[in-house]
Amino acid sequence: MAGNREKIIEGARRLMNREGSSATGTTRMAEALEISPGNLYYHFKSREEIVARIYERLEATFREGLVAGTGDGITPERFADFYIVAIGIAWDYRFFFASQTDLLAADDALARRHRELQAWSLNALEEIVALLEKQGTALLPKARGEAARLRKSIALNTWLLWISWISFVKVEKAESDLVRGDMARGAVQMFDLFSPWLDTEFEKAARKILNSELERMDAVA
Amino acid sequence: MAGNREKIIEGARRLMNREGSSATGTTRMAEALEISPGNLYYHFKSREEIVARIYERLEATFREGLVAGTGDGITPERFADFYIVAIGIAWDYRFFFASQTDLLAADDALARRHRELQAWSLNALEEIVALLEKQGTALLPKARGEAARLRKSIALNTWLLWISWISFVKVEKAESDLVRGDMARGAVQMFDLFSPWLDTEFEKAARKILNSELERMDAVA
DNA sequence: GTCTATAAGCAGATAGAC
DNA sequence: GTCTATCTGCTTATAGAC
Repeated sequence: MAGNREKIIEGARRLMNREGSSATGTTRMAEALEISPGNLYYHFKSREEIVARIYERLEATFREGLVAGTGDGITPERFADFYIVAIGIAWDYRFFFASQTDLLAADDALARRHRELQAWSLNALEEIVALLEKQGTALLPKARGEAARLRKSIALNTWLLWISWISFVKVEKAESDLVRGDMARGAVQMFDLFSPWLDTEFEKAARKILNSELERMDAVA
Repeated sequence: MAGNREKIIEGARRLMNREGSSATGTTRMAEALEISPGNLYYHFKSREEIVARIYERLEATFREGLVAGTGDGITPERFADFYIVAIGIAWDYRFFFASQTDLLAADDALARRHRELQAWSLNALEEIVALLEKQGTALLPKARGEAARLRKSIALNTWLLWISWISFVKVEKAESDLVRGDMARGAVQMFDLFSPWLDTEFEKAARKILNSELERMDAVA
């Protein structure tokens, strides 16, 4: 009853992560999954649709990770978790970040969808900064308009680091294979972007949690 | 005597910028240049080679722009010029930044080459920061090891912003066409990354020059 | 629900005429 | 130096058997 649908989505994601989106045709997917190309097209009307279904998971995980559990204010644990979630997604869907432009150019609906996610995310990140200010754990310069400008800048830079980290590491490690641990520096780099404005105690606590989480992840993967 | 060689390199760059690398096959190149596919293969042994020749220009322009004219110290003019050069390249070779990973995955020699450029560039950027410190126009926190860490961080963030800006703007402007003016915000975003550590007078002067240069560029293009 | 077989199209690249 | 014509190999996707 379940059929191969789930297996295909998950297998395609894995394969594209390993070999890159453009190197992963429907034939190779079917081959790697040990099913026939025909079977693949029974479950999905096109390759595009497979990518779209994978993207939906990326999007859902990301939105959830950015929104959940900030109602009672942001603890150092919660703050560190933002970065953990972010780099987890960048790793789990690295094929997408590596081929963003081509994937979006090939599918208008996907492009619109990602455009909305980007806009939404920049807002959400700004709100997180604002929330940290409100609860006194972040202090931005109060000069006229400066705080608002800086909030936007932190949000945008965090986003840009997030989307580019995979490309950067792939260049750096051209010959050897990427491992999950390569993401850790990216998380720290994103964290560092914000840390100058954080309350010292809060910053210390959050960094400690982030570092131990990253080590834990590395040990598992 | 000159033949079509130059015309092909320049035409391929233009076409790939407009339609994206993966959408620009050798057939389409020949068509757009109004020459035959055969002629194209007389001048270049493969599509890869065309891309490699284009990349060489990107690389040369970039290295030159990052190194030239710092012997007598860095003036606000020279400092602003770094960003002008950087975004000029990001614009002129935007096809490369948009499809980096796929292009490098398809050509090992190119991947190695770009890997060296990335490493070299991070060093060069660090040196620029150090130079600004030495001449007293940048002030980084002196706490043990902090300055070195921050120099590296500024260099890396600047690089990451540079390589990701095009992807970001392409998502934002999904339906309409990109224009050169879309790059201006990227330059400012990169500049902002460094500005908190700059001497106030120097920062003001450099920002003013940067802004007027960006306006000038926009008016021309 | 899964298979085999294959169509249709486009890519990169080459041979050989002019 | 440039052309026409063409080959090979790949891709996405479909038709129809089981």
